[in-house]
Amino acid sequence: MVNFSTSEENHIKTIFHLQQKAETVTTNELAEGLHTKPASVTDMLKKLKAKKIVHYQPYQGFRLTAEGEKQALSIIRRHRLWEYFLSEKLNFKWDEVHEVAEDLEHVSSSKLIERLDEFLGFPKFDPHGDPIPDNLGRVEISHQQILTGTPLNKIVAVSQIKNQTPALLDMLKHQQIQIGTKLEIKKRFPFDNSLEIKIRNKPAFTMSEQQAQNIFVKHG
Amino acid sequence: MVNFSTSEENHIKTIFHLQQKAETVTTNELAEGLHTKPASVTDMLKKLKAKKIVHYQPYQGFRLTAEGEKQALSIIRRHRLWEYFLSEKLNFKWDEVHEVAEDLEHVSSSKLIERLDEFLGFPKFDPHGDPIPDNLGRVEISHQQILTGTPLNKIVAVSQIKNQTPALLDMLKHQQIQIGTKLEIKKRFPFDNSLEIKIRNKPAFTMSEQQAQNIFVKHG
DNA sequence: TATAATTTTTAGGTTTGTCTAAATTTTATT
DNA sequence: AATAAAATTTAGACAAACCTAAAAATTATA
Repeated sequence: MVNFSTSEENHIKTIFHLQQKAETVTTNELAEGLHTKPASVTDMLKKLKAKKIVHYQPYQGFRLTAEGEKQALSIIRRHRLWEYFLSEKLNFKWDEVHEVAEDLEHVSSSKLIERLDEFLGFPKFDPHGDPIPDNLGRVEISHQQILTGTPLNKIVAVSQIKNQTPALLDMLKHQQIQIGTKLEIKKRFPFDNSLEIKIRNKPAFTMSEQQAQNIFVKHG
Repeated sequence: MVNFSTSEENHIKTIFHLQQKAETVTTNELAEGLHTKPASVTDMLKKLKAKKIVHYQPYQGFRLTAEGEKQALSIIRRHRLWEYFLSEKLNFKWDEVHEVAEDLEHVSSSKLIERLDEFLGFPKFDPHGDPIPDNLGRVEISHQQILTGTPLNKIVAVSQIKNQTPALLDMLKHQQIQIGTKLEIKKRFPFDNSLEIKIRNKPAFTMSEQQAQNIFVKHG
């Protein structure tokens, strides 16, 4: 069981996220994702290749190896467990958790993480609705999704309201939205990412991106 | 509000602990306390002096400045809050908390620490009985002390049992020790640091160091 | 398909934090 | 008080993780 530096872990984690989008990850993409320079990325890739964490041929892009993915899932597990802790136990708002979790995720005591998981009741999803890998790296598939990412004209049911502030709950009440309410997105306005929402038998209305980010929905 | 590296924080914290014992701290002492070399300590002291964290004249030893002490108390606060969390919430044994807290203490979000403090109910002492500084660095004086550090022939009352495992509780029951029990140490055996304990009207018996480390007492 | 533009790598440098070995200063001892 | 011993600092190196600028490779375009 090798140990990785904070910088190595950040590279591994970011490669993992980027390779969800495309077959291979490029040096520039990773540099941008880490707010660092391409030359620095190349340096690190050589090291990660030597440690058999990435498949990498110069100029050809790269991917995590099986071992690399395992490490990535472990880092993501820590990150999301801490996010859950900050949100559920320390009452952080859902948009405040990420930054602190970026630091906490690098504390790598496995005993700490297993105990924390137990203390939190083995949560399966973090405050953003993202799945928390279990200690073997397995991920539960959520039929839940943030409303902002839902396709047009698909009828979905509200499954969870994140960040239950009085202000948001008041607004939802006024819009007659609650857990189980079926709705669909009729249009997206790219200017401010607001959404036109339609609930059956009611007139359509516009919802801000900020609000939609706090609503989770399930597909039929 | 300057930010310190993990290494700087470890130096500051260790100087703080060492200067409780003596007027000034020496290079060798600090090197030993940090498991590092004297030459490395000299390097770091130059940096800390430039940052006005220590009073330091070459060859003359050193001490924290007022600002240095403030920083030290902040680091110790974080360390002990995490120890309390690990012990009380994650059920770590009291001798397992220190190592993990060594890492967690360097996550320096002040919001995190204030929320954690609140979540834990503003504890005043960590699992070892050491005081937790408040967010202004103030420390509550404990009349409580670990039994191992209690002087000979002084009658004290048991105030707290740390690490309440069934095994320890069973042993205490057999010895007829509970919260409030008055006892005194009659003799120390340097061979294994065991103690001869006397409770009024009962025959003296021997207690292992391991057990005595789990018993806190208050002076009359 | 040359050539231009872009991407990526290499070369060489910086900072932080560590080290060993040698020099210096302080302290202890004869 | 002179010298030996111990403590401390300096000098010079090294590894990690970054950077800039230049070179090389790849990709896009005229």
